[in-house]
Amino acid sequence: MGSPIQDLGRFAEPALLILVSLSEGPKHGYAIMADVEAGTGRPLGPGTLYAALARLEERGLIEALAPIERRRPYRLTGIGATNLTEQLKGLSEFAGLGLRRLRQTSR
Amino acid sequence: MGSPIQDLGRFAEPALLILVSLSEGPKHGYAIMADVEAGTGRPLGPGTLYAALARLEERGLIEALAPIERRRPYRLTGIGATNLTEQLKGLSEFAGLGLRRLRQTSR
DNA sequence: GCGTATATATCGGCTCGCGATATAACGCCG
DNA sequence: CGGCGTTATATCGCGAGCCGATATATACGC
Repeated sequence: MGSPIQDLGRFAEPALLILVSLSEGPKHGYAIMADVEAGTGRPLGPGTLYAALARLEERGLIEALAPIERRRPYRLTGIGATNLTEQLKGLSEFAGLGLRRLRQTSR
Repeated sequence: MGSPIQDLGRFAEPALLILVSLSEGPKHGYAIMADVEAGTGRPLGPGTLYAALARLEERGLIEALAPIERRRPYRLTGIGATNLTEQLKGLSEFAGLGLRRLRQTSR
């Protein structure tokens, strides 16, 4: 994914990690697991992963593609992509706000 | 806080909302509640709020100040500020990555 | 054939979110 | 001064979700 990010507590929703991983293109569960762990340093166990995938599919944010061999790939739906975009815009804005405040307060 | 952000599901940790609210300066619970709701559009009920405050204090990310009247204000600790800074940097990076991917995939 | 990596599925406990409810003090208008 | 809306904190209980552990099975290299 990107450059590894330090883990300090539990401040990032698994569902969001999965959606961003899928924003790169369709992937199956195991690949998402590896991708997220490589990118964020946060291990995403199968319990968390497959439960979250089921929920995301149920809610129409992702959809299953035809299985290839043992792999069950998923991709973002239109709704999922739109939703994710809004979320990330908000998150980015929010993070920027926090960082500005932290800089200001410490000075 | 900032300009309101749309709610689409549940993609933002209450603890993070609280910490960012406190990054502006010390605040008591009710003020945090109002601040977060005004800034993000996400209502933060007392159940969520006070439980999260207790956890954050227990973990040393925030500390209680002397009560003023009925108000029990909190502020970020040094550890809390450092931690929050790292989280927000990571989050910002992460959001940027996702947005770049979304732009690329849709084109 | 044996170990390791790939791949998915499921269960159980524990944390946490969150709405509802309770309590009480304060400010203000009539 | 009596009542009402706002400010302010506390607590309970249900349900959702996380997450480690465990199970199962295939593929590949040695």
